[in-house]
Amino acid sequence: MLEDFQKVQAHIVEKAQDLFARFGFRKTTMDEIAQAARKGKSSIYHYFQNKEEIFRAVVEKEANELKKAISQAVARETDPRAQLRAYVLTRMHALKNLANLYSAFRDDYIESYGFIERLRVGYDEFERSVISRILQAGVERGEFVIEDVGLMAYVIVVAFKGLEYPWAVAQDIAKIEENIDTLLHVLFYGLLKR
Amino acid sequence: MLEDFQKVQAHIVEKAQDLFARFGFRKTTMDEIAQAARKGKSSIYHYFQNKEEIFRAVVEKEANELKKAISQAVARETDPRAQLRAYVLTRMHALKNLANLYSAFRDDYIESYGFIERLRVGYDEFERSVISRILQAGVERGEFVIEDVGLMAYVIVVAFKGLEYPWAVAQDIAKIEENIDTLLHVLFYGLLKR
DNA sequence: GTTCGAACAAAATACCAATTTGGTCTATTT
DNA sequence: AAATAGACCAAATTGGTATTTTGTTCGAAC
Repeated sequence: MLEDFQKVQAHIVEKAQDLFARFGFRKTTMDEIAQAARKGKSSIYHYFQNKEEIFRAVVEKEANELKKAISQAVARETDPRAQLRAYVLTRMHALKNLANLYSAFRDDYIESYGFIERLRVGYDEFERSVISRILQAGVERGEFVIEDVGLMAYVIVVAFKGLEYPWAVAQDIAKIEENIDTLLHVLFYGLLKR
Repeated sequence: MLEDFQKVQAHIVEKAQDLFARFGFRKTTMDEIAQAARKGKSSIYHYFQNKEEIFRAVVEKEANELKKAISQAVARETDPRAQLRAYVLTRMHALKNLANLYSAFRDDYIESYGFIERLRVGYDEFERSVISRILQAGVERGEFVIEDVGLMAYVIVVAFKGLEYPWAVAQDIAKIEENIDTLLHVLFYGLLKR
């Protein structure tokens, strides 16, 4: 029964997700994954081709969860400014809980897996399209003034992505949100007197 | 003669700077430094206490060069907007030529040296004070509207610092400057219609 | 279709001898 | 006195080897 096959796969992915998050990709052994999933080690190979494919499934799962969280948070707002804020905050909060995705995008060793680059490119495109849509909506509502929406979206994505690491290690959530709001304020209003 | 002592020190630092930049701190040996400086290895210890102190001198030299370059570029402008632009561009160009400072701030191994953290803290303060002064001047000229100059300076420094790495590996200078100008534009004017 | 256990090659780890490196010290030279 | 050279040393690194672990395969069993 095909459904059962996918259920077992999902179960293995779930267990592997915890282990990878805790020990990292390299330090987690197939034996540990098998035991956590209550299977024999070689049974795992019935469901996944190799260790890398399991990691791929885990990372794709997390990427989809992040995309979903962002899409839902943005859809919950109608004002483009509130949408931008929702994007930044949701992204920041969610990434803290998606350890494997975060490490996949930062770890030089894991980066050597070809699918990570493809995943990253796809994910970057997703973010740019989210921001582009928000910016475009702002322009159409006559609220934003932007010459090149695509370029602006790219720059904003890069700028916020660049802040991930300082925020990832920071402990003070209130301080981070204060920084975010300061940055969003200058993003909306600029420095120049109106 | 004290002046000669410092001249030899400076000469050693100069040679070490090239070697460290080329081979990295760990891979560069004291023998190589001595040979490049045309001294015996043990003579080097007459001028510097150990390898770390040489590296410290190299990194401090580079930090001072960067500070000088930024200060001069900013002083060459009077308009706060032009000053901000000068800061960003100068910083970006200069860092590419200061390999040791760049690696000192990024390399986990080197980071374990206590003086690097002190140097970084001192350098961060320098940058924040440069930006604060520029912002404050803009406020006093009635051009900028900022509630908390210190906080804004902090956020701007962090935001631009976060973009270092993508720019450090990028090849296309024109593209980078386009991104910088787009970001500066939104920094000055904001997204909202005026 | 699913699982298990044995087997295997590659990778990782542990161990050890040899070499290199950073640093010290004394005697010599300038 | 300042600067240098060379011998020396402990710690670190390197390279080689033996051992163990790991990811994977395969055929048999359920």
